[in-house]
Amino acid sequence: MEQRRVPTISDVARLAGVSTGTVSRVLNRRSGVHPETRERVLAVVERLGYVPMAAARELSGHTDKVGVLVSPRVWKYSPYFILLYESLSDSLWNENFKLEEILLNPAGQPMTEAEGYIVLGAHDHDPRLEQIVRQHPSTVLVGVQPGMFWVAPDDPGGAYRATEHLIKLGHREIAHLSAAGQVGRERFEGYRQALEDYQVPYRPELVFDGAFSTLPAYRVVRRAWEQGIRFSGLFAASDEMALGAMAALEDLNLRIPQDVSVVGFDDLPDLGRPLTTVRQEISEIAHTVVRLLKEAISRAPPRGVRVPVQLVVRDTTARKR
Amino acid sequence: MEQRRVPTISDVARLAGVSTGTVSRVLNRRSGVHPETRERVLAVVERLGYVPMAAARELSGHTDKVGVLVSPRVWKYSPYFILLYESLSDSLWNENFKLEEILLNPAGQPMTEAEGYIVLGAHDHDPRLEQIVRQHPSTVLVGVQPGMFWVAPDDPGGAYRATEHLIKLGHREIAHLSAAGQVGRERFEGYRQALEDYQVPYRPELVFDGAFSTLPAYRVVRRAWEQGIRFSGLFAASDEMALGAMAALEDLNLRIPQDVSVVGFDDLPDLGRPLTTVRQEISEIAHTVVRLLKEAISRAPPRGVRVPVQLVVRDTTARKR
DNA sequence: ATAAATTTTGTAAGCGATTACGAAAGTGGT
DNA sequence: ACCACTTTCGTAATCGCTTACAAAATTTAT
Repeated sequence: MEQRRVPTISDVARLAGVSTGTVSRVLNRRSGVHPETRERVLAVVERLGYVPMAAARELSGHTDKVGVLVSPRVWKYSPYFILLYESLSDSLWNENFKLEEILLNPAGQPMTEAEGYIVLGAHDHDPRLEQIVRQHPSTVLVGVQPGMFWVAPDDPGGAYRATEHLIKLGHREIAHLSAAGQVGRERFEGYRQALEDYQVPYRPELVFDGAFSTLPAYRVVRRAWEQGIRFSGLFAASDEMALGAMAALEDLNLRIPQDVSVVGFDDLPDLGRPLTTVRQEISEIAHTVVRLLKEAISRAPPRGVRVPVQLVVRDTTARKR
Repeated sequence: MEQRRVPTISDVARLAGVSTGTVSRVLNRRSGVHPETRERVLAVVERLGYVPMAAARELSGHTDKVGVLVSPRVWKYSPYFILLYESLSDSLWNENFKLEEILLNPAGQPMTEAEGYIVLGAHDHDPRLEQIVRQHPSTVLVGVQPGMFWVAPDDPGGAYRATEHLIKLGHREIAHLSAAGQVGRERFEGYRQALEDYQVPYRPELVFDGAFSTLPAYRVVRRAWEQGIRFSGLFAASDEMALGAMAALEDLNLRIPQDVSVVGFDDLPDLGRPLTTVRQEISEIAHTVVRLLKEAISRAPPRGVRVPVQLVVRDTTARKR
């Protein structure tokens, strides 16, 4: 097991025939380096596979850490956040940031200084979270949060298009699986708006609380149906709830999409069934977050961005018969 | 917003009237420091709230990072891992380790060097995981893994006692919610063994696969009952499955514990119901992991430890009527 | 061609810890 | 007292990188 020495900045400097200062300037994209030298240095960097040592950089007053704050509860809410986290990890890496995860657990490690922060699941009103946000202007939240930097999918728009899709397939009794919180509310609004625009009567008894998870969705749907509540289309505000609903319908000997059409939201992978759903381009959300983070670090005025969303029609919706 | 300078090792040295070398020796628990000086230094450290800067330590060739490897899938399997992770975070911190989380995602950040590694959800046969384990002798797995350092709860014992509890309450038709994998198998074995020891006949049709999650547990239990399969006791190999099962029984108009007694496993907090269950002392598991990690780092021969587990009787079990 | 202004590069001083080395202080035996 | 050990502690080099400053090279103006 040979142990080759990891190349340092001086190795690069020596091989490129320049000083360490110059190499550093190239690496940090500072101005005042002759294009030719820059090329030469980058070539050596490439050849050696040189990666600057984070500890040394930090010690000499250069941070590129960004903290990702996430409350433990958010993790278990949905696979969605896990995917987002992974995607964020990649995007940050591409932009030469180093991700540092920070769980908002009670007695955890104290916060290390970072250049910026990203907060997942901003709807949580964790006091620690609020404090961090107050102290650090360069913070980007995922979720709508006026007056700050935030990024959110186009929840109302997606919900609107999901509902519209069902309406255009001829459905008029369209149930909705909703849930508490910001996101749930916005998706509900999209649903409501679509009904209104297409003059389909809104019926409150067709809106259920599925708590963003499978079992509650299953139970509420099954119970409703058993109580005689009928619908030929169902728009669930998350894929997981759609999964629960479909299980319920299946257990009621209903066929999807022949008897009931189902639309989800998120487009999670590995769902085990080609679900018609509203696709969130998670990588684009992550990318946008990082873009805003850079703005935030450079002290630009805060703004929010809605990331577009897209209806993906698959096998769980059909024209009403 | 005043910005006080963070104290450095020289501040401590100056105030304690010693040299930086001595402070460093105290902090790293090296021998050759007079007890009195040690006290004096520690007092100053306390007073200033001094925390050594990780980057500087690392630069001067001292790592105390330990990587916690966890595949994203593990996270969503169960809140159990989230709790374990948090507890691990605390234990490591107490032992002056710095936790560095590493998600085993496809294109993630390359592994930074760490002193040791902890692997959560060892039953996963992730190739990347195996490679890491091979390269790093100082790795502790959570889960049984002969030939290595591992820590696991006493799954068979806990399952045994859970089943025994039901038997002693007079139940003889005891269903079991199991699941695939190492853990599921061990808990099943405990169940089986208890039946055998107490001469309660084992009936395969009373063993269901609940996939360690609520909805599958709900469906399999409900369907079984509707098909006429009867039992007065149920031992679920996880609290989450117990939750699903109880929801099913409730929807079948059965009362717990009057009609069916239910025992879970894990003792998760905030379950919304005082469930009789097998309590895993998660903090003790975490603590044990860190202890073994230190052994591993000092190149001791690998060994495994079973952490004891304890039956907690609450409101979901009662004597058979 | 020369001076001045500008661009590019090198030099070296930190950043905050660790640790090898040797000096100082303490111990004990004679 | 004096010498030989030990124990305890201070000094200073070192880790890899950034950056202020100065020096060198190049361009522009006269």
